[in-house]
Amino acid sequence: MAAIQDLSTHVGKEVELKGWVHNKRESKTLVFVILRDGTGFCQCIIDLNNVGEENFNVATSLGLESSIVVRGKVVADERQVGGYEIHVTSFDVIQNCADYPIAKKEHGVDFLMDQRHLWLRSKRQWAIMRVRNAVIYAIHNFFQREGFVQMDAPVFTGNACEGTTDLFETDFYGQPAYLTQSGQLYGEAMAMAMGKIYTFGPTFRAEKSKTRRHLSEFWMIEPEMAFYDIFDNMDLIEKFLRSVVAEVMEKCPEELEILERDTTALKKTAEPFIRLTYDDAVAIIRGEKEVNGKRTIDVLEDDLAQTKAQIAELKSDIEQRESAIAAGGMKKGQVNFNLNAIDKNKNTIKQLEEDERNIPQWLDSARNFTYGNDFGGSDETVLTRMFDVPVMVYDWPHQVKAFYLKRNPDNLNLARGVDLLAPEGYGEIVGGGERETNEQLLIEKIHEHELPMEAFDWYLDLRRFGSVPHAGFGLGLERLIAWICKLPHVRETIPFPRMYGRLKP
RNA sequence: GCCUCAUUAGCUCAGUUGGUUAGAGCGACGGACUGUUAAUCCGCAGGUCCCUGGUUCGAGUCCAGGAUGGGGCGCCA
Repeated sequence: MAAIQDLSTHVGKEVELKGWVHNKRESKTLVFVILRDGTGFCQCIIDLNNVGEENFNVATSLGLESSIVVRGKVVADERQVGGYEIHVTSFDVIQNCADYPIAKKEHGVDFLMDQRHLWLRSKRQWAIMRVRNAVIYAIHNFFQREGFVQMDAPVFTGNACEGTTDLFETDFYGQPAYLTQSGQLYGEAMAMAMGKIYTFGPTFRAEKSKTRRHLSEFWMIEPEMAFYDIFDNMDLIEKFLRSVVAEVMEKCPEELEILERDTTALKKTAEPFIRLTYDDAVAIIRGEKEVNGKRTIDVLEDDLAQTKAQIAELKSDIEQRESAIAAGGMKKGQVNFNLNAIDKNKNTIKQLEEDERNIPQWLDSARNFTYGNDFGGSDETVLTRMFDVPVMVYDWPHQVKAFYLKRNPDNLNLARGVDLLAPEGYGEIVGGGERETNEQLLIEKIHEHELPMEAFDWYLDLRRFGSVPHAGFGLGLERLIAWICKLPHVRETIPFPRMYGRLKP
């Protein structure tokens, strides 16, 4: 049995492939089956003259996603996806199935999410899952190469480590326990034992967020390093992200092509990232400070004008097609083609109209940004819109950041947190910082956040016994994948997303 | 929790100021076609217009409430 991804080593030879009928077309004496076996896609040609009438009729009857075994000769053909096709000499049907729910056309998101267990078989989803795998592998590669020790933080925790977010409550032998929202505090403990560690595990947030970048269950990678300060931390974030993106580009060119990902922005990660203090970032967001001669407000107003122009253009395109169809004399195929184009344009218009509604709000919120606030999603979009490489913002007002972040010794109003914002509107994919080592300040902060002190006694021990400067960060796996693949929503980056309103399948 | 947009055939969508028996394409099914890659042709089947109530001679269309979903805000990775 051969794998589709290895066909190049079998050209001219007879192979056996086992897989599923991904697509099928037929003519009088030929059936074209696009077979997928999990490693790739390959066209198999079943010729009436080679397999006989009885078998040929079976081939004709195959429904989409039927499982089959085919045997035949590998022929190189540049026209084909993957570059090879199989001239079938014989085949067996494992199961011939009918009425596969996902048709060969565009579907809506809701329908596809209901069919997620089947949707994973389609080409785009296949490509995304392969990228996900490559990202995960690249992350491990990087940290293992750099001498980090992987650790698993507990999923059940007795307390909220940041206090502010909603947690999923469970019953742990009669006492309330929460699903973890971060393994970081445990990571700090482990870093004091191992030097450099990273966690890689699921994380849960019960935020009722209905946005393109939120999941209730997602995977987070949290390195923690002893003897690192905020600047060492930023150096590591930059090196880490650069390495992961480069490795994924190297390993998944085919997948990124299926996703029609323009890799320009990914290649840009080879260049130095932008580092801004919160103060500078705020000045840019408000439009008080220019970047390359431009203010955010100009850029956004341009975007808005462009969006409006695009909508107008699409609308006139629809009108033209509609009147062309109404005029008559068009072949049925042409009519279909135009109707499809109209549908597609209408969908694009819907999305653009959302932007049209949102951009003025963003503009407004950017203009009126109050110093001292945390960035909202729109502020991130506005800021990153100004650059084409990732942006790291550090030294935040300590009130808006987590209790465990170290204060800037030169300005106690600032905490040494750092957020990394991905380009192309993807916003925050990394959040981290240097940790507070001053026990007294930590205790004050725990009170300030109204967290239960007794839950943190072990954490405070870390400051009592061999306390050292240390830092770390958390990376949202799904957000990183969404950006690398340039997907509109994180829900496509995880096999079975758990989000507000979605527990099935 | 708030704002906003949507819900019509298996799927994607039309449906005019409220007016007879609600349409198209795709898919499915039946047939035609020697190489296709969602663009060939003929035929056929397919509907609780999200739910409840209201206005009206008459509601897919208007109003109110609700449900579900998309997106945004808040919050975050």
